[in-house]
Amino acid sequence: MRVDEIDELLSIRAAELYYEENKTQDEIGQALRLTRWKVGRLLAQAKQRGFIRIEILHPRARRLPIERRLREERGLADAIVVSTAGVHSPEELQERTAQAAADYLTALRPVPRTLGVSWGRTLFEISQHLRNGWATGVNVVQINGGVSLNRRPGTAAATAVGIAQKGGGSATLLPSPAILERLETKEAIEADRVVAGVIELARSADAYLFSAGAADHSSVHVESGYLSTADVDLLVQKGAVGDVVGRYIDSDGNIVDPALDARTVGLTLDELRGAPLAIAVMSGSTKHAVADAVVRSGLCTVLVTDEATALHLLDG
Amino acid sequence: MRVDEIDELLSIRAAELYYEENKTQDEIGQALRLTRWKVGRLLAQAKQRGFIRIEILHPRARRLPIERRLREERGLADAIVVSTAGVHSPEELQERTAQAAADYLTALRPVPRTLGVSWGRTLFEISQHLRNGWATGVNVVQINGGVSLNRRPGTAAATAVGIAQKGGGSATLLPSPAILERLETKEAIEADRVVAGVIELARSADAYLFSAGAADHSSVHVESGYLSTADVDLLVQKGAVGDVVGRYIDSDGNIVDPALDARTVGLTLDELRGAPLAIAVMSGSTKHAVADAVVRSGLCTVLVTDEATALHLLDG
DNA sequence: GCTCGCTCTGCTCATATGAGCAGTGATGCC
DNA sequence: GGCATCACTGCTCATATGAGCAGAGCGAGC
Repeated sequence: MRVDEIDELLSIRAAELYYEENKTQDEIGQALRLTRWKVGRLLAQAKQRGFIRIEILHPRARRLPIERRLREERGLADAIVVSTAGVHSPEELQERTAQAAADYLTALRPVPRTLGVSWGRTLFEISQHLRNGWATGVNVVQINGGVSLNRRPGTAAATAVGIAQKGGGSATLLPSPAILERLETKEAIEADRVVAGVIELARSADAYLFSAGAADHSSVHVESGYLSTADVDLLVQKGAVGDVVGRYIDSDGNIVDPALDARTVGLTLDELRGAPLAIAVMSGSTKHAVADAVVRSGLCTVLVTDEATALHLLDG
Repeated sequence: MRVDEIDELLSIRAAELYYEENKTQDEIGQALRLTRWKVGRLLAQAKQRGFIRIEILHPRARRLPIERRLREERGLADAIVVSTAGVHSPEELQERTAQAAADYLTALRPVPRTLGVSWGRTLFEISQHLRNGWATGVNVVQINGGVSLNRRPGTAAATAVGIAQKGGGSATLLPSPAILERLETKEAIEADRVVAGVIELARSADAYLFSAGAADHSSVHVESGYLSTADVDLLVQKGAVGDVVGRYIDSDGNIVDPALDARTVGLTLDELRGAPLAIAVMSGSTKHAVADAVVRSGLCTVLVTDEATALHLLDG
């Protein structure tokens, strides 16, 4: 038995006594016939070699070292990473992430006077996790079109209104479909005084809060009837990994289909990229690819996500 | 938000900074605007409420608190429980347990002069994990019959011989089948001078080392041809949960089929129960029921097992 | 409205732990 | 064989942490 093998075993024995039996290093020293300094060094070694895993088991637990890596290695202004420890379903993950986003918004300083928001399942859940009085006097403005065409009408509006009401402010809705069938209609809608005014207000927002959708058949665009499953398949063929504020991007963050993009109402991606504070909230394995594109192409300054997605961004 | 809810969240934030960022309690106090004593109390609370999980990730890691519970709540003289953290296959679990048994034997004081052993997959693996010179002059004697009939001939012998050779001693084999077809044959064999002498030696052993088999078709008795799958099914119907030294017992540790037992060669269970040192080694979910019967009915004084089996014994 | 008792807070003091440092023994190199 | 090097050991000292305690704040009960 080699010496470092003996030391490895001793460090495990020491760790058992230290962490499971709450003995002092001195007591362990007596038990294993070592000096307390040797015990201290064995424990340090065990930690350093990764034999000791400390996990914080709580729905609200975050992974600060991963957040730091995201800031440092991906140049984000801030990152919130929720722990996946003990998560059993994608819904639970989504909820944790939405809760973390709500917490982040609530703690945000300075409080934004005008907050631009997108809509979708994630945004709706964030709105539900915000507490009454999370802010005082936050005005919310929709940054992309989204009057639902068929199913679940009004969730887009309910999201914006919910965030605004709980924040003691009012919501300004963008009264337009997400994607128009004809370019002329889209241009006409954008020329409309009310719509133009809302978009202008959206451009002036202090902060943006949005999610991204995966490019697959479960997309809200399919569910809402703006795109058919065939449309999505075509986009995927062209390299789409997902959409941000209704605009489909490839893995480099470039618009996949400029013609489709021209028929999409709302803030452009470059306007989003120019924002001083753009908070992207994405979780779940289906969003790994979009999340990567969003972060790489600088679409957000702040990322709220789960541990697995974060590690995907960092380690590929 | 209730006060204890705020405290819960604060304790999670504190735990993140303490365990993941290696901040001192004082630094955390400054960051969260708390006194360092409050931080200390929050951390203690987080531990106490079970939000902090510390795991030792190593094949040789043991679970000392569970071992203690087994000693105290099940009256065992000693218990060795290996961690299941990071185990991916039943084979790996079996290996860890065998390794632990080998370690236990090596560290055993006083060193037994005569060691009685059973045979089977577990025992064979233990023999392989023992190091040359694990003891000096240990004589090994088989405590139950087991000349394999068809497959893998000689593993029973190889086990005993291996343990003896590595321990600087010699092995005494029990030259008899495990189970005889007729009672008369069994009695004749036991009357044989050599066989009687081996059994007498087995009775005088200082310590016994044995495993138990589950009562299912994968049993070594089926594999070796002593029992048919139909025999096993019948035993299960009569309440058998497994076998110890070839003798099938129910969940209370009683012999299931006295007629079969009478045809089984080797130490009786009561002889085993009377031993001052009887080390049972069992691991894997298939052995939960037998392990329970063995421990409850006092067949062993020392138990070597895995975490999951141990928890099954303790919490049902 | 007052008092009793309880919990929680911020402290002092004792203890446990980590950083750094000089001596020691082993190892390899000439 | 002698010497330089280096990892490792056991220490001193500074710091971090936990135990225990007095006082403050708060609520229940009279």
